[in-house]
Amino acid sequence: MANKKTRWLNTGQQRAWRAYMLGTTQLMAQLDRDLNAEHGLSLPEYEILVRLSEAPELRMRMAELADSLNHSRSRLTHTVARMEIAGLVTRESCGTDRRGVYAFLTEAGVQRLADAAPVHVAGVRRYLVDAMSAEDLEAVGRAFTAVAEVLGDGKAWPLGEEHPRHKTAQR
Amino acid sequence: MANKKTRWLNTGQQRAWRAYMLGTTQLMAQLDRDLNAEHGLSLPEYEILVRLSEAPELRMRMAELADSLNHSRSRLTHTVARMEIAGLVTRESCGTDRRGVYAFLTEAGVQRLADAAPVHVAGVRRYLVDAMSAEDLEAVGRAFTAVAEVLGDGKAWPLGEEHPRHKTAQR
DNA sequence: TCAACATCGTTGATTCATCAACTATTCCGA
DNA sequence: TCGGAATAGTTGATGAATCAACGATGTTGA
Repeated sequence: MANKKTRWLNTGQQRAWRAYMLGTTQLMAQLDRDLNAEHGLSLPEYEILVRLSEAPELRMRMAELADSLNHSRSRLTHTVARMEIAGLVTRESCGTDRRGVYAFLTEAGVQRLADAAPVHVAGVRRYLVDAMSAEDLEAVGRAFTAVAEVLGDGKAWPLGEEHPRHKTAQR
Repeated sequence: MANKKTRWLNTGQQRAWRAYMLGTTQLMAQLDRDLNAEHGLSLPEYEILVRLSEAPELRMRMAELADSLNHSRSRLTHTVARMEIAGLVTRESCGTDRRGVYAFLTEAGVQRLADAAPVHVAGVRRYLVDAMSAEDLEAVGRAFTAVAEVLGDGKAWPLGEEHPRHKTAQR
């Protein structure tokens, strides 16, 4: 534990960070509420439908899907199980790798997504896109691309450690 | 239900939105993991400690605290209850309004915050502030200030409705 | 070929968040 | 000053996310 002196945030940085934190919390909560109220979908469920709908043959391997959403595999298993009961997806084991499982989008899933998408997009527009200048939106895109890159698959190691070599933990 | 045609996002908007979504998910998860691993605090708990530490007399009314975090009152009650057991805060009923309750930061709470803050700040720096240009960080601040304003403290109305008229803020 | 190891996905227990219902107090208007 | 409405906070039930452990299959290298 090297005793480095902490470099605190300056006022501007602090304000930016807090605004982001607060705005994000509100935004996600609102998008989730809209979707729930009007279509009985949570935001994560909606995201799953979107990913599947964009995949070739409307299907994806569980792990791939989990990674693309940044969800743990366990979480995805649980969520997909619920969605399967709701009839939005089905699972089918994968021929070429017998450990593997495909999640498929069902007809009902396609339909539900089609119904929900306009609501979701309208929200994203109203709360985010239309709330700021085009330049700021671009900057947000750049900014979080950078964040994702720092954290991203670049496997961030825990802050304290010296280096990840045989990290047991998750990615 | 007026049958408005949906205005989809264009490619750039779409990319910005997704980058933001993904980056945010990763960022929050990582900050939470760091805090948990090194100090046994969740991000929401940490935020509570911060708010209290900045309040006059290290205390705040439950509702005020809940609002400042954008948490439901119920959620705050539960969280504070756990933190009270952990010895980080105490509750004491308020003299002037007998419905009211103050949450106090304890000595142990102050200490825990002091221990955890450097880790948290280092994370915010490394993953966010230092990952992007100063201009983009500013833009992010502006952007989410705007988002928070649109959604504002005054309960955003459900998407379907025509207009609360006092739209901008019923603050 | 076989043993070690890695990956895929699931499971059940636990923890945390959400929701609806509730008590107690205060506020407000007739 | 009374009664209804609004506000403060809590509670318990339910649902979702996390965590550790696991079985099963695939991969690698001695």
